[in-house]
Amino acid sequence: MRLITRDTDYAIRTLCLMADRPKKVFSVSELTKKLNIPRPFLRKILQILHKNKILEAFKGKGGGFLLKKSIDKIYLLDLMNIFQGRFSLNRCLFKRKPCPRIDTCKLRKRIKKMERYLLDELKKISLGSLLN
Amino acid sequence: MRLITRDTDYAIRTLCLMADRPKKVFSVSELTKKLNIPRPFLRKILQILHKNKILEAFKGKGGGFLLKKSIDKIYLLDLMNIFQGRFSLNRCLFKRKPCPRIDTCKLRKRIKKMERYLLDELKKISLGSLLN
DNA sequence: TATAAATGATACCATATTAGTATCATTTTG
DNA sequence: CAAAATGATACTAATATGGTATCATTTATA
Repeated sequence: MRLITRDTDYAIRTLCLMADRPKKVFSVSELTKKLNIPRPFLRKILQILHKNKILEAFKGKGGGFLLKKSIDKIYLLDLMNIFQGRFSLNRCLFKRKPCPRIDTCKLRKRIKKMERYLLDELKKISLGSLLN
Repeated sequence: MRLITRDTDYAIRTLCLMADRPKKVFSVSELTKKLNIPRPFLRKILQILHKNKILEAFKGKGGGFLLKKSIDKIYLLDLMNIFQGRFSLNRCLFKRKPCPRIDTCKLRKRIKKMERYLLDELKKISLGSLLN
């Protein structure tokens, strides 16, 4: 099972790198070189981060992306929500009819409990806290 | 994110139903009717449960499957391991080179911690405990 | 002993998700 | 006006999941 998908992972790395020089405008070209992430994929990711107000974007020659939000206020869960959709451990498995014999609620409750734990943990993890 | 896939889910339901009459030999035909699971898919699942010694199988006319293991000794994690592979939250994301700036271990450690929690919880959930 | 009803084994197909590409439009600087 | 950047968006590829199909083998029983 994958907690974090590739795009989320790339986003983390990129933001951490940008946090190194918080006032600098980075072009995709520069980032793709430093991070070794396929250029058009990274571009898409950056555009999404821009739409979600984590980055500022500057068009035109000499343009690029600038960290808008403090890295200490960006949480892993935010990025997961952006790239992976709202976090949940069920994802429609129990929208279908439950097994006639199982007290579905029992399994569901237990899964919900785990979900709550994970959410709490994920909320706590800021990107800032991942840096040295 | 999906903690439990369809085949695991079907296996749970099937085993719970079979636990109702622990000495009875169930044919695929009967189970598929009662559970509303696509017949060939259920068949595959039952064969896998047989290979994993959770069910006994009887070939030939009048044959079918019999619960071999006590439902109280079958754990959710067992089924997940059988149908979904060894449980892990990483799944090779960190086999690739880590981001130069992130202290990967920090993120990894946190994920490992969550993984351990989930494993502990999943180990505790026996199918028996899901029944009324 | 032939037949029907069952599982064993295994290869195949369909769908959904994830990962990544391509392209054209627009903006900005020089 | 040209070059270098992002915006928007549609497309393709790879992988994982969900499900089928088929032929071989076994067994009960008429």
